[in-house]
Amino acid sequence: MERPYGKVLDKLRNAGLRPTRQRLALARLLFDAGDQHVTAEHLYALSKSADAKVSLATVYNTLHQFKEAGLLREVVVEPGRSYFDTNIDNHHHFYDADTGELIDIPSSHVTLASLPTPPNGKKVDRVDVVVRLSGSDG
Amino acid sequence: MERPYGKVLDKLRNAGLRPTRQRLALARLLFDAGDQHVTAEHLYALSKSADAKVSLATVYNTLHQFKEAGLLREVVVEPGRSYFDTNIDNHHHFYDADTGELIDIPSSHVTLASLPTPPNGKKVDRVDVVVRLSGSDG
DNA sequence: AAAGTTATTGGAACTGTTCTAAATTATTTG
DNA sequence: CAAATAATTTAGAACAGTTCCAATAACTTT
Repeated sequence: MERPYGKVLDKLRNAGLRPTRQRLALARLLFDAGDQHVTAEHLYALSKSADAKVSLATVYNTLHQFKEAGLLREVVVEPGRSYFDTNIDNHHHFYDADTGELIDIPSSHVTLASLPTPPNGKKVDRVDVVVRLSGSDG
Repeated sequence: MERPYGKVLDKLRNAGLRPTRQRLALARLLFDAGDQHVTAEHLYALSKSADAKVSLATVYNTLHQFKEAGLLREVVVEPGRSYFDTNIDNHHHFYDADTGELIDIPSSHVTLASLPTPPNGKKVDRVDVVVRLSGSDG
């Protein structure tokens, strides 16, 4: 690869985020590996394996900045842990509580009709469908 | 009211839970007030207001036991906080992140067709739909 | 009412996350 | 391109919500 940072560099620039060493490293880990769901601790571990010197605080900061910038989506399926999803298209999730694994469901695979109208002065921001799985025996 | 504990007493008995003072008090707070969504801290505060001497640890234990027994449903919409829902019918939720408020949506108001088949040896345990709200301006 | 079992409790411990203030790095300006 | 300015990073402390623990108390059975 000629410009290993090219793609993510543009991503950061477009998002108005300074392309610092840490952000570039994290962005590469996040976006150069196909759709994935990571927790902060997981990404922190990934960055260690990749010898990118990034502190845990920066991992948290960066995840939130990326989320603010629309580069990531936060998925909450379990108390006490947040997943960040590099797939920002409109879609849904299988969640396997046994393994903690999240699996994307393309939005086209879920037909959702006739939502009720939201209360008073509120508008619908997003609809999250989580299909919870269990072992076929349990 | 002649037998103020009658209803919840049966509930606990049917669930195979000993009707202790604490469980009765919490059950009354939970089930004698219509459908509601409470956090552990919220229920703890409620029990204080009601002069029921119940420790925070017991509130947590009890919420989980009630959930295990199928008397409550846990709803996760926000990292770091669990809601417990006294409505155990199949239904969904509006979630207003600004206020932290959860509002039930009867399952009949959400038409959900054509779910994808779950992976390998897994079966669908439950489908949760969360409609996230924001102020009509934002 | 004694024995056996189950529940409750305060407080310590733990997990995931956020905060803070100092040090570093990127950008802008002269 | 060096100095000034602004934004970012960092280690570690602090925090919130929750779970764990071992001692005490309360139920249930005999």
